[in-house]
Amino acid sequence: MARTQGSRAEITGPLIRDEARRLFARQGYAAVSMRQIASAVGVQAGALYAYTPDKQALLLDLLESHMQELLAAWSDVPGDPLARLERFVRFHIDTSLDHPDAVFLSYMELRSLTPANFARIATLRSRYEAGLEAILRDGVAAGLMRIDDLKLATMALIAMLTGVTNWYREGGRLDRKRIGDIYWGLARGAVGAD
Amino acid sequence: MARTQGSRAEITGPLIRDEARRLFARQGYAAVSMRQIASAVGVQAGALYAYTPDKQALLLDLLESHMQELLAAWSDVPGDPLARLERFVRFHIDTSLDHPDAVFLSYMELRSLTPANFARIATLRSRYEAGLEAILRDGVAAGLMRIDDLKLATMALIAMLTGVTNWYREGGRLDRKRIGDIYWGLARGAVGAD
DNA sequence: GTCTATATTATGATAGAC
DNA sequence: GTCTATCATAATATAGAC
Repeated sequence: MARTQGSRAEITGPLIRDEARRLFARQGYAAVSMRQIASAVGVQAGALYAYTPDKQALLLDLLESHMQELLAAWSDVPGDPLARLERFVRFHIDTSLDHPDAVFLSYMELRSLTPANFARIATLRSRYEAGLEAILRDGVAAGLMRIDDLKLATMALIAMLTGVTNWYREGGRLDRKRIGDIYWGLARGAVGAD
Repeated sequence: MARTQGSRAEITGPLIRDEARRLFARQGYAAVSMRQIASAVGVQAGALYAYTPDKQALLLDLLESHMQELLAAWSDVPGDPLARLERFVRFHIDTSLDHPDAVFLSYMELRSLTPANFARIATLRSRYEAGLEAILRDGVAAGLMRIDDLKLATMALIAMLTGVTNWYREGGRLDRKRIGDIYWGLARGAVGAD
């Protein structure tokens, strides 16, 4: 690692984010040192501070940009609540398989944020969860779903779906389409839509 | 904090475990210092080493004893697979509400274990998960459940149920019985038993 | 069993040269 | 933009007194 001079600004910034995301996801924010990130990128530790004011800002940036992308990529559509739920489930699974580290981080490292930063991410997360809750509410109203408690069902579904990041490994037993099918089956049943 | 002399061996040991569990669950293993644990207990940092050889052993002890208690407390019974699943769901929820920090830790801090220690806990966890998987298998064989993939359904259910530790707060909107009812409804539906 | 004191190592972050 | 060098602080763990 660690070249000896030379500027590569265009690629170093993204690389820092990539390696930090990967390391934070594997070892946890607190267990990863700035030197470790720098080494993975191939620069010295001091160089990181040209891109981030401090370690906490780096974590916030990773979580916030992920949540923003998530919210930008997701758009509900009018129509059958069951079709909307299926779209949500497949979207969430696809996102989790495309960006496992980012999803895992956003789920696990909220506690490593300062209170102010936590509040920002929690707001974005609530907005995302509200999207699912709206679908469930409409499903119940239309008589297509049976749900005892909207809030709890929302969190249970999110936890179930996000759990895919705990075991999924590239090139495993199941392909992406199949995983989406299976989770859709579980989710559909959970909301009483069978 | 921090008395100045005096032996209280009978209570210090359990206190260390209690405070370590609480702090590890809130902040994460790597983010908690031995000094912080000592301060919460009311002793100096050096005193901790009369009870644990090092920090890693303290984490291992917490996770291993929790998993052992979990396995000791759970016992499947012969009979209707649906009734067995309901017992499992309520057992898991009750345990998660009784020992939220221990359950949370066992779910989140596996990555903070050394490889050898990780293997020990993973073995215990697999045994617990196998208990659920057996119920699902019998349910499918009896034609009482519809499940696409046994392994995946097992992990999805565990993730969903364990998620209760993410939001549950003592004295909240829902009482324990009600939470168990709601999760049982979700689980029953997820396995196609409606 | 607990304290005080300390050895050793690692950390986040900054300063100044190139 | 990156490096080297370093400051200041905090970490785990140990030694020896009581």
